[in-house]
Amino acid sequence: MKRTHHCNELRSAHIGQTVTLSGWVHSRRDLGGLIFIDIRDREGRTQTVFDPSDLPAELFECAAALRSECVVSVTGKVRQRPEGTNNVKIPTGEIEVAAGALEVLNMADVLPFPVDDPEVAKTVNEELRLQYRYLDLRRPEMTRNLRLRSKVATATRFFFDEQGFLEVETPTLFKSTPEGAREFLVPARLHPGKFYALPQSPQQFKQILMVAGVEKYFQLARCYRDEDLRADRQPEFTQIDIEMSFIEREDIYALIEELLKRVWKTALNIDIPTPFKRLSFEEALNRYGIDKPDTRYGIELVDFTEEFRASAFKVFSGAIAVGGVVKAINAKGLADATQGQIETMTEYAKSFGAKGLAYIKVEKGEWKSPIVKFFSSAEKAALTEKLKIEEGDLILFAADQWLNACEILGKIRIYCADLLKSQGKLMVPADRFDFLWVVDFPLLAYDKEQNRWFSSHHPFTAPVAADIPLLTTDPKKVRGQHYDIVVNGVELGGGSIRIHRPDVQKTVFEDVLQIPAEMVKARFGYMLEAFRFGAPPHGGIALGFDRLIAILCGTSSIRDVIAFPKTAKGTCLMTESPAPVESKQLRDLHLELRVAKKD
RNA sequence: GGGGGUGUAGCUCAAUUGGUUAGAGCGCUGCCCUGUCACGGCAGAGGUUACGGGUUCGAGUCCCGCCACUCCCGCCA
Repeated sequence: MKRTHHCNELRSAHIGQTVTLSGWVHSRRDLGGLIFIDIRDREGRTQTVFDPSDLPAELFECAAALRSECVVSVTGKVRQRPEGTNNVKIPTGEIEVAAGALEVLNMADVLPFPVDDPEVAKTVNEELRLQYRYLDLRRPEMTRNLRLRSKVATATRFFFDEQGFLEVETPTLFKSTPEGAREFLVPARLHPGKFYALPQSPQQFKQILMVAGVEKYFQLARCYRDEDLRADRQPEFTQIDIEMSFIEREDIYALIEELLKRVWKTALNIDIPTPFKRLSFEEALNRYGIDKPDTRYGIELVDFTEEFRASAFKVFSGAIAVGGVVKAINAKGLADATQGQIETMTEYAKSFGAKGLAYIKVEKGEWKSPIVKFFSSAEKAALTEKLKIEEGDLILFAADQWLNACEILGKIRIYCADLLKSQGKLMVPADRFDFLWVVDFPLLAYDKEQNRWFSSHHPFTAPVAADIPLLTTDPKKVRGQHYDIVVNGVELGGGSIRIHRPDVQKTVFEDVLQIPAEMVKARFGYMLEAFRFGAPPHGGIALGFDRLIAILCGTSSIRDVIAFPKTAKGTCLMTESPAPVESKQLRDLHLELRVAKKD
């Protein structure tokens, strides 16, 4: 070993020992006759001192020539710092190493951006950080994220091992099942014209593992989706994938609550209370306008459909007359919103399909609004009572079909909350975590363009048993045994009890989803066949591991918790992937390109 | 595919209404400095204002195009 201790290890107890530290030159303070060099490694940093009075001249010269991020090994004696020169900011601040020998393991060029100053480093352009990711990852903040990720992965594996689960690896060379997300395809050299597909999740394999009698399966599984990226979506990502046999929904809730309890304790030393709250899909939409509500603040949606059914304000009564609803939120303390901010909100609402955004500002005891003149005194009284209107409030309305009205106001609710937070009028403690289960999702949703039903989760989700007869008669009413786990407005994961009877699965594929029988056979035939040979009732869930770590690290972008993430356009700035290939490679794969060459 | 934001020195940012030689801090280079830890002092180098057009006597600034990064919508069974 080129070191005897790491750089966060030496304390006054080590005084007098001869030690060797290895690491990077974190900072260098050359006082002319005396040089201080802080050596940094993964664990921390330690001050070394080069004193010309007890060093050969060439060694001192060598120390003077060092620059930031050179890699060195320093050997010397640990000693107490002189009175009054301790550094209370670092754990090794009581001692220093009086250098007796210096080995320069590698020099470093001048860096494209500083890694030693956290204040500057966190404002550095992400483009540059991604291009020089290895430098970015040297920053203690990033090292901490990697460390926490590893720790949580280990805790997860321990937990599932204790609970009797087997970690089973499933193929990443799978076949295309174009029902869901767009897939990455892999040409099969040995089978001209055929392709593998990278799995968007191990869904089918984990269900087959249940048929195989594994009973309790988990995997930290890499998944791939060729869709557009977001701050919380990467083309390749990791999920904690789980499947169990002979269980019901309650068993999954209890298991995941225990897992998250363990994870929060391990990562943050926080005890989270269980069981988690539960909210039906309908209630989530009604109260928060979204199926993954952030319940750390109020601003809940309130329904005024009955109050405005016969209103003189035709925008509201008209919407209700065609089967719609009127809903409102009270953004407390936002009456001082500028006309520009109201305009921004209106444009925002319109971008989600709203026709407009009615509002009332409550200022100086007056309701300032272009629409309030149409309201009867009874309507005003109802608003005041149900929205608890006070001085300084901003009331915002949506009138539309139920789902639209809820979703528009749900987006505006989040916008208002962000605005209030930025103004310091709404405080959300960083260590608050609101977990909840969202349940009772509709099994199916209707695609107007394609004129057919599609699975709101996936086609393997079991209907609530009592609703099975409705599958062919009234699909809209069928509830699915699906559940989502949500924390602070982030969808952390979702799962379901699966269909385990081949006849029900066949009905869903062919009669409900209208997939032709021969296509079902080609895509899912092996699954239906497997289910004929004794499939246990089973169900599972998958948690987004990257999102989980991002929440624990307090960052909104999963790029911060992935060592080598892709940009929003799916490229890697460090390796410059994706990249063109040689024509021989294409020939081997029986492929011919038809794109115009672009450079 | 669509909408918003950003792009000026190695980094972070300025630059009045379109007007002199595009500035500052940090970093970098040289010199000085024996108790610093954001070391300090003196001096210096460093710019195709992302890129390509256009308008103008004159463009970092206005217009058109284009590229990259980013946020959002669509998309993510």
